[in-house]
Amino acid sequence: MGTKYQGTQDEIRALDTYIKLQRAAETVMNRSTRLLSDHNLTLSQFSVLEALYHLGQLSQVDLANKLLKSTGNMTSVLKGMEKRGLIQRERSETDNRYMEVNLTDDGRKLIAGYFPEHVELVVEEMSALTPQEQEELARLCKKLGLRE
Amino acid sequence: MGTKYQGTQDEIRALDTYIKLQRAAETVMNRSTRLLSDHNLTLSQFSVLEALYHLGQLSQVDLANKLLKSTGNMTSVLKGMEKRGLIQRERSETDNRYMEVNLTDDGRKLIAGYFPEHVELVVEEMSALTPQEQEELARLCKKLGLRE
DNA sequence: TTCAAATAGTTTGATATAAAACTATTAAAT
DNA sequence: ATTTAATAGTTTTATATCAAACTATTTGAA
Repeated sequence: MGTKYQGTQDEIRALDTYIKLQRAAETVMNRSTRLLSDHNLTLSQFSVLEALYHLGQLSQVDLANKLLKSTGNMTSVLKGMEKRGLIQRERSETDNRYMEVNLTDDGRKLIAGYFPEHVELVVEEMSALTPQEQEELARLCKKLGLRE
Repeated sequence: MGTKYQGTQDEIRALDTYIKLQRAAETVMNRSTRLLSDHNLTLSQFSVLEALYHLGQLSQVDLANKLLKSTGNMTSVLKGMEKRGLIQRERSETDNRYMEVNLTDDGRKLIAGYFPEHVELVVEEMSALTPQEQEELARLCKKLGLRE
């Protein structure tokens, strides 16, 4: 106590916005993924399934970049998913460094069944904002993320 | 392919905003915490230090709620921090269920030294937006998170 | 062409994290 | 007052995650 940080107005505003951004993202994420376990899916697994579902075949490095994770993490997550039969991996024929990752039929069926439920939860969360507010939020987030 | 999700306008807007929110929060978080390892701090440890620094003594449950983590996780993180001498824990005298968590002198020194650097990084990240945009983003995030 | 640099992926070791089962303590209800 | 609920914390088990060191492969430059 007594040691509280004395910030300028710029600093106070930035910190306040930063905290609310992180908090909102985390809260909305927690709420919108609360039913994943009903499908025996972790968030990481869902993210991989969704990426492959919408983008088609990807390499492990593609997935790591897309999901902002390390390649070591992808190796680990994909190993579990392959064991469970949700995805399959094979070496690229044109460049032996690459592993091509694809959905299996089971994986595709799982994500196709779950995705509408996911959308419903996201819509429910976002309904706290008007359509115009949602668009403004999207614009501000995009501007923030693009920053160089 | 050909299996792409066909959404209504409401769904498409909500999903787009949701994705940009998550992406922006994650990107800004990754950028603003990139120097933590220079101080031998993990993100969890920093969050605990910061909470205690600004709020004073807290119980483990208080910390878990504040940081949106499980109590089991707090036990684990605090155990490491206590071992390293950044915090100390003792049973409450009025209610034996509670563990009261406090910064040690070392812990206080560490967070007091790092916090200004943290602020600087956050200000740098947020400078992608004008002050007015930051305030609008904060407002929208608050409204989103409050949602019941 | 050959060797150095870059790239893709794996492994290891450490921390983080949640869920669930558990112990201990306190509060509440009858 | 006694039993039941709720609460705080720990432990266990499983997955996630990164950084760093590593192997294998490809690219690029001298």
